[in-house]
Amino acid sequence: MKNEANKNMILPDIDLCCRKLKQTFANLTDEELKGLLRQDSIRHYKKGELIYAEGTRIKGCYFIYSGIIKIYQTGHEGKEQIIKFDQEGDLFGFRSVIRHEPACTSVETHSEAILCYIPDSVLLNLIRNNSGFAYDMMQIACKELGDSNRYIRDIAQKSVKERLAEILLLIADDFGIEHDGNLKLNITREDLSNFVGTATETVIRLLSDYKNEGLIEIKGRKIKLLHIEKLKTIAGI
Amino acid sequence: MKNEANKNMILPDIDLCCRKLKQTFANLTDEELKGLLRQDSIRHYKKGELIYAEGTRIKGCYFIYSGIIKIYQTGHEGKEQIIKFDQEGDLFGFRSVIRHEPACTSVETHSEAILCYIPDSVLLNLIRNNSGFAYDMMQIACKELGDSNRYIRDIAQKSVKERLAEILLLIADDFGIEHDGNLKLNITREDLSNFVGTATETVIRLLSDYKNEGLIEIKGRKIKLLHIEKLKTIAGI
DNA sequence: CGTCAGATTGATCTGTGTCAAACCCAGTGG
DNA sequence: CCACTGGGTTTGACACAGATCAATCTGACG
Repeated sequence: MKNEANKNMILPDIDLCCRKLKQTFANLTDEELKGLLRQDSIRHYKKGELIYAEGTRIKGCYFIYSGIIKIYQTGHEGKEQIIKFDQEGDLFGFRSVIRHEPACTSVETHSEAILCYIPDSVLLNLIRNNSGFAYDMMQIACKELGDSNRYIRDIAQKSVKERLAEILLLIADDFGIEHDGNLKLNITREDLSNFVGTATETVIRLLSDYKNEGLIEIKGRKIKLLHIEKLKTIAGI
Repeated sequence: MKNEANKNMILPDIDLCCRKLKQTFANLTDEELKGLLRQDSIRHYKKGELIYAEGTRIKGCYFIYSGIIKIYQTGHEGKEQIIKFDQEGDLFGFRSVIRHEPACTSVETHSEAILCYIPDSVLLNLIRNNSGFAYDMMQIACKELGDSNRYIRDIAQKSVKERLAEILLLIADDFGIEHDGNLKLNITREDLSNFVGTATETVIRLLSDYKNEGLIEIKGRKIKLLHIEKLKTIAGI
């Protein structure tokens, strides 16, 4: 934990960021990529920092150089609904920029993170002047759209037990697993319940059910999926 | 009903379609708009016709010249989850085209409708070559993204009673009300429940609750909202 | 050690789903 | 003109998933 923190404290230079950006925006030249970045817009964030809050106006979006961020909405009596986790290589906040609307979600770091800030003018200019970039952005937006639609159906129709299985699989997919088989994403029961859209106690009970059925293994926050196939069946995939 | 049907049977010519398209894509010249359309891609659909089904590959998207269409996903034991209704001036199906993926939703006409088919090559070309169009498309995609996020939070956290109120208000907003005050959108209890994401019987009971509380008036499928403010309070808006 | 956030377990309570039966009404055909 | 049909609607009875509340436990960290 300690040395990881240190590693992240060292901010990458623009060239390094460009290299990562290039993986996300294959259609841009090195020149154009550099146009997106400035050294002083690269910044380190501590774990749990709020990047921006729902309802505020943001004047730019963020590219994740490293770390994991949590995107959520606050509903009903302050309970948060997690929409998704984003990681290295992902871009977030562009929706509000493009729509010229206040943010419809809050974002905070879920781990330490290094983010590159991209001002609205720069983003919008590039969309207007570079059709390849506009195309890449369309891809990103449309991918999110598909994910959202699926999410809506699932949350509306599946039981909590099914959804939890699905989310565990999704986490395994998106963030991978350690050498020892545990999910890489370190997440509290509360966050997990906010992601699934249920009560914390319910998640705990269901995880324990899974454990008893031999589907997963739990040691504290470490979760190992033992029987992917059966989990998929439960999730209805 | 009769003459309305007749009116719709007469297909509009390209110029008429262009005029409607122009309201949706303000950034295109008349030339470019015409490039999107061909007379033989304008077609009339009967009420309840399937445009395309989830999982199939579609080679183009659709612009709604007139009528209302229903976008839904089939989950769990065939129960459908309605994602949204689209109407005159809306574009649908572009997600799959842009992502080069099979459709993630099914679409069918909810009323008689006239749709203009826009082949993938035409759409993609325009995105690549016309930054104004790409910008308009980004706007559309990002608007849908915001709607989806809100929907996810609501469906996950609000009670059915709250959601039903919200959806009634949304329907009033999107489709308007008749002179006599009834919602313009004619919808069965079943569709309404699939939209809210609940059982038909539950919707019926809740509507009847609202009626008893003096919030709405019902005569068969005609629903009149009597007390918008109170409904908003219930919906939590 | 003491503290505190997070995890767990148990005991209720209740909103909704499910099943079954009846009803309403418009359209069809004899 | 009336019986018949079938889709949509309504009502009632009942069961259960999951929320809520309360109490206890755990483990990391100062």
